[in-house]
Amino acid sequence: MPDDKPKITIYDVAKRAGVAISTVSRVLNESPDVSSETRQRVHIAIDALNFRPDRRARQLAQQGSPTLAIAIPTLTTPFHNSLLKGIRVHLRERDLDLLFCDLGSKERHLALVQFLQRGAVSGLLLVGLKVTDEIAGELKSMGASVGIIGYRHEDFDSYWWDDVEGARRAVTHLVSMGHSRIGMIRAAADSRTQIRRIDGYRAALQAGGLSFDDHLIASGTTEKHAGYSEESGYEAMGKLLELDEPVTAVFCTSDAQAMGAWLAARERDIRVPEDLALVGYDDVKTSRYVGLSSMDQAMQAVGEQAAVRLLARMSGESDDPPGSFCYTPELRVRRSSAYRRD
Amino acid sequence: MPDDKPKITIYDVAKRAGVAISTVSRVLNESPDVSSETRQRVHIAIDALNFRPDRRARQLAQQGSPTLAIAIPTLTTPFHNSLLKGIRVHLRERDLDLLFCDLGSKERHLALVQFLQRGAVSGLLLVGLKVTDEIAGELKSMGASVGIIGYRHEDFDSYWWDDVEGARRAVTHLVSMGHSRIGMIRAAADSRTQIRRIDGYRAALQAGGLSFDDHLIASGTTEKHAGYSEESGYEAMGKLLELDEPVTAVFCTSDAQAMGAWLAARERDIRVPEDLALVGYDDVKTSRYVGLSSMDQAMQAVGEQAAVRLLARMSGESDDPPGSFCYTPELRVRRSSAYRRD
DNA sequence: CTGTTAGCGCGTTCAC
DNA sequence: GTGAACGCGCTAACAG
Repeated sequence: MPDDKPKITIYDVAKRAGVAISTVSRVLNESPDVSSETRQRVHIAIDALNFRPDRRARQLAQQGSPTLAIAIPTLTTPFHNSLLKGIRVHLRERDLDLLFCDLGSKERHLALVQFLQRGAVSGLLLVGLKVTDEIAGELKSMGASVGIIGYRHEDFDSYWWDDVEGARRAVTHLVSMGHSRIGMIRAAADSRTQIRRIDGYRAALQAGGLSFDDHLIASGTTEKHAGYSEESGYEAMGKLLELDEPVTAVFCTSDAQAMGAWLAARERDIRVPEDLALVGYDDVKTSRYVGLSSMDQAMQAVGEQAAVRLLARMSGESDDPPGSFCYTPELRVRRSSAYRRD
Repeated sequence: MPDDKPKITIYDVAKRAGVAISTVSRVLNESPDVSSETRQRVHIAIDALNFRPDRRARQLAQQGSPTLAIAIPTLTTPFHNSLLKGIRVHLRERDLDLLFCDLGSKERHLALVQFLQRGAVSGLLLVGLKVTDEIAGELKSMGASVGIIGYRHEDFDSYWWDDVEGARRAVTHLVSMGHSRIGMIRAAADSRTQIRRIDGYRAALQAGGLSFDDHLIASGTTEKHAGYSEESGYEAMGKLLELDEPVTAVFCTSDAQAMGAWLAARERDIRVPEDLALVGYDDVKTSRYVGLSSMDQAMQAVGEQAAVRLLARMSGESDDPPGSFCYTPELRVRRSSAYRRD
């Protein structure tokens, strides 16, 4: 089934057009040093033979291999969609290829190393991976330009979020509303992100003169979306509402959790936001609760920025020292009816 | 910043290990025809020089290029995540690369052709793209194996969903519950999928002796997620509830729409499912309504199956005639409390 | 077992 | 303006 087609090359085109391969090459690369007449002939031959230059041979020949790779863990959050979207825009303009590096859910470091060992990529976008010294070394040893998303590292361009500050802003808002029993719904896993959000939560409480209480932090048990799912929020909220002294406000570490929490509250005839203040994270969908600004949009912007910078480095246009770009989630308070625009 | 590092090749390794390049190549390809002693030396040299074989040169030399590409439109539905997840599993096992082909939101056909023109990919997974004769021709003209997801085509392996039947099952259920005013929430765009779901809706109504009424079909105006968003469902439900004779049951073409519809109903103090029966599509999250089985899970399964078949074709292991694989959404009725497992 | 050599498909100096 | 020859980094027959 495969390889029954005698791959056509520039030689075939050259022969058919009655020129040399170099001429064909020039036409392909839009060199001005070709008479428009010959150019015509070549184009005709190309169309007739349905010739397509081989991307690999091409990249091999022209030293600067414009191959960009993106490494993403299997843990697929919805944000990756937006991220990809942002990146792809700039790739299309430059006829660049995007190679996918699959970091499994476990043993990601190993997977990455294996991928890198498989050969030259001139640019790499690392998403949501802790960059250990080992990884950093490997990264530098290959000649590629690197961009890191969702983690901070001195030696590479990195794009990250100030989760401490984001959480602090959210909880501070709840404090300023006069709440004194402020709970938090977290994901079960102890990710850096998670810990930082807890730090922000704690900081805001203390700044407001409230004491930090472990019992007010709850999480669900489902592993879907790494604990950031609606189900998880629902389950966690149930726990917070069964406390002797129930919470009156809750900071959730994802928008989906907030949705689940809202459901759990409604099932108990607790009204949101009248009886219960809810703050979501990542996205602001409705007026059901106060939310932190859309990470979704932010991700797309990050993708674009990262792509642009990486491309500049790859092409040698830029030689800036590694930059650190931080996005701090903004607090957005909605009081209008559901889905109404600002 | 780039190219200050004199790319090390097998020649360097060979020299350092005191062997010929072919020997290095053999070690790289795990050929048994190498004495373990030389193998050692080569490995040491490789490590010392931190040598990485160039994937492109490699692919160029070995005729069969193990490069798989996936073409996905920018229109990012959440399902693509699951799809990718399913595909990636099998790629990792075989050390295969996944190339991204970015089909913009518009002019996708052109984008695809341009991508294919850029050179050899031995396998292509086409997602959510209408395969015109032009495309089909282009696809065949290149030697690659092809898999089509979300569209049906005679000449290629295709994986699709029976949306007519899915919708029919959903609405039939509502009919059997005794409802006579059954509305439908659709996406605004006239996609094939959308039309089929409407067909199923209509078929079920007629089979139940109910008349089809245009006014009972509503959609939102937001373009987010191509009209399948929560916002869209919310907006559409508002319209259905403002009818002179409001609906008592609604079939939604996405789970998110159903969620939005549910919110709209609750805002008007209409209880679900007591006063209003709601059927979602694609995913079954909660007991808020009856739902059709998870497309999310299905997508992952489809991804796996498509990958396996494609890989078999690529490697020449399989030469089956093109297959057509259909997934029919199942109706799942949930009566238990939110998030309880079956 | 290991070294030599000829390509893979294309870009790129050079002479013509 | 155009053509021949060499090289990119590696694999795959061949010899030895």
